[in-house]
Amino acid sequence: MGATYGQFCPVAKAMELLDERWTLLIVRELMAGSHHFNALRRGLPRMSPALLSKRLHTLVRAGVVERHSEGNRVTYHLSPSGRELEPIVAALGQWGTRWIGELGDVDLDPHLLMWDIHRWIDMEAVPDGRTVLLFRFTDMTGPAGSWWLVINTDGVDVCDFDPGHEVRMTITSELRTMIEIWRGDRAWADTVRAGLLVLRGDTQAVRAVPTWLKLSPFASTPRPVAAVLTGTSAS
Amino acid sequence: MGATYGQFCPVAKAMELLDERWTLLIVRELMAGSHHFNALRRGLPRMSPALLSKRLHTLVRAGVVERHSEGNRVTYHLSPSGRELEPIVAALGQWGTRWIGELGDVDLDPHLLMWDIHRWIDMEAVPDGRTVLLFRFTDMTGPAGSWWLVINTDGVDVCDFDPGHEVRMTITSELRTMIEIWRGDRAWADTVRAGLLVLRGDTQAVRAVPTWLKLSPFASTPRPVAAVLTGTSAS
DNA sequence: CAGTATCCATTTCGATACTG
DNA sequence: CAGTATCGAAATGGATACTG
Repeated sequence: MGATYGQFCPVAKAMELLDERWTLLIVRELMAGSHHFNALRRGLPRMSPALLSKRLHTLVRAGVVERHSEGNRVTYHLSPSGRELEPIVAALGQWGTRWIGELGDVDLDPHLLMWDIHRWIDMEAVPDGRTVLLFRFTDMTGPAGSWWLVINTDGVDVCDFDPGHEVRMTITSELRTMIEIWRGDRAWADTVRAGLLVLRGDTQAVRAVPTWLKLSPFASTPRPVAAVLTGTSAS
Repeated sequence: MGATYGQFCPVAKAMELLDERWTLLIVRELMAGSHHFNALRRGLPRMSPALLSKRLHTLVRAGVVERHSEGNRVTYHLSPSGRELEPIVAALGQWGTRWIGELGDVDLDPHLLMWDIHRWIDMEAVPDGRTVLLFRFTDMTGPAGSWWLVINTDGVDVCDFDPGHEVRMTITSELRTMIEIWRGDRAWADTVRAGLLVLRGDTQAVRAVPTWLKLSPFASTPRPVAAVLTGTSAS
């Protein structure tokens, strides 16, 4: 656990545990449905495995996370006390959405974006059979510029290589633009109208996209009045 | 600001700012009504002035805190975005109250306790004129063992020396016990009944104490069922 | 899959003293 | 009152490689 504050105040006692770097992001990942070590790693790619391991131990010791091993599969879940952090993490996300709008270039990780998008595809709404989407980020070179989402009835896969199936729709934009849409900083329609994002392919799919390609759970957070991006100026 | 997480997730962006050590405790102090540099220091005694200064600058730059200088008096206040952290800090305090019950010996700071108590005295309920309370912590030696609370119509003062006025009531217990009462881990009546705390003095005052000597704002947080301390066993 | 082990550059921060 | 200056010990944690 982190260093002590030398205070009996419950806020201080809570923060001794929770203000350690990465800790609440692990809770966020557990909330989002990652329960295996390597699934957590995918959602926290900049965290070294040693550090993730250490934080998980700390959280288990603190009673916030429960570790179960079934055979040689290990899973992590929030305990009752961990589940009581969910509204706090949600509130932090809403606060961040409202007040920390500017993203640095280092924040624009295409792999994380695809990983997020894939997690929230509405399987009920997607047409039956296989649906393949191709995302092209015009400002990224090499394998980071093209991503395939392969949606089957049994799940969604993310590929950074051509899986060889027919592509139903191609989504082309700068990476930042697509991230801003995902975050709810921009609306689909406005962005398309402004020419910053192009949907090409199956007309049916193009029209239906916003119904089954969901946005971030924080996207609908109301913004402070002065901070609304327009379709054209993204400053 | 803290190191970047390299994530566009608003929780991560929020935590880049907020998970830096001491940061949310400064917000807590501002919420509690400390607005001057040295008042903040009294609520954060283990923080060096250099670090407090640095954190305040960071918070001002992030737009969470506003700094005003009127003449040579400088004040700090929460901005609109900072005020939106209030429910989050409150939730963290409630979470800490419920789930982080054990206090280490380093957490038992008598000066902080007196500072907290003095802040929440209900001036409306206190009898008119001067009221002086003496707290005696049986397990503390030297000046840390005796504290006077001098309540006038114009405010409350904390002294670690005898101010020389007549004492209306003496409160005697171990420091940990008084802190547990303040935090709401124990009830006044139970603790007195168990002989762990003694109130001596003006009968009127003894009876009225709980009405004007308020407990921590988190004291009334409901505890998880299994974690209730009884009057006698404080494990 | 689920982690450990190691290494060291970097950061952090507590203590103390000092200033306009 | 409201900070700045300085310093060194300690911890943090990122990178990388490796293991059962």
